[in-house]
Amino acid sequence: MGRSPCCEKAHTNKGAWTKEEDDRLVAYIRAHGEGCWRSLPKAAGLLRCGKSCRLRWINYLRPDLKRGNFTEEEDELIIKLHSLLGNKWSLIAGRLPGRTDNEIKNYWNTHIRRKLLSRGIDPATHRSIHETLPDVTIAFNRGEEEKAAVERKNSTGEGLSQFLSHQQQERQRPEADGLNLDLCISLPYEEEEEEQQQQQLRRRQNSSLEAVKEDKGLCLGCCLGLQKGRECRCRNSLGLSMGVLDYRGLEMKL
DNA sequence: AATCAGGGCAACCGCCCAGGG
DNA sequence: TCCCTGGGCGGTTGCCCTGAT
Repeated sequence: MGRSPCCEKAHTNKGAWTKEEDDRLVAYIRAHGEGCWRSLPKAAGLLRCGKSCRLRWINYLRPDLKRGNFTEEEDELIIKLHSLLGNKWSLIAGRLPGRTDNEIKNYWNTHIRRKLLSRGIDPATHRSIHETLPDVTIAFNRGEEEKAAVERKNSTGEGLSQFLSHQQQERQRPEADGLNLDLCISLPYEEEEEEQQQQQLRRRQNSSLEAVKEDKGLCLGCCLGLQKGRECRCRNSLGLSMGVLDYRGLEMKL
């Protein structure tokens, strides 16, 4: 028994959007605003699925979108954020004004993956592809290292990318003073086990997000400066007021 | 000039989750 | 508490363009 379709597919257009459809959608949203995507197509006179309208608006028609090539700085920021967040494209997109999750996802798959591979880095793990170390999951506890990073950020006012860079460098240096890591060494896995591990990882990531939220009353989304979006579920409507990134409890698969 | 292969990207699909009744 | 709905997300598909042969 499947889920009921989001719309009546028999009477909807598919494929590329025409100029006229774009114009209708833009005109409707300008007049009525976003929201209620299911009823929007009918109200706007479009033979499209509501989800299709939403996607078209978010990924292509929104006026605040930045078109054009990614800069080198954006590349590096995407790589750093991906190393911390994994395939959380919407979270990554939240740190890149004018870029969409879909755009970043495509850009990652077509450009950055290749770029990392050419540098000898595995894009999935952000480790050297020549390393033959076992699969290691590292959980970062509240340690002096974290406090130091936070203090450094406060005192120097360094931006996110520098801060993340510091964090990453610190974590890639196991001998760093005061580093407090929980290490879980995975056994060699079969395909089924791999799936179970993935599920466990997803659960841990979710609970880590909850941990952050409970700890500070802020969600990870807000910690990253994202008030809008799915990951922002915190109680604090002034999410940006917290000037410190807090990755405590955030796990990272290296 | 025609054909083929590969890359880039817009769009779709299926699933998940929060919120409301 | 359960069920349904809407919104959102990540993964995948397929079309189009470009360069090579």
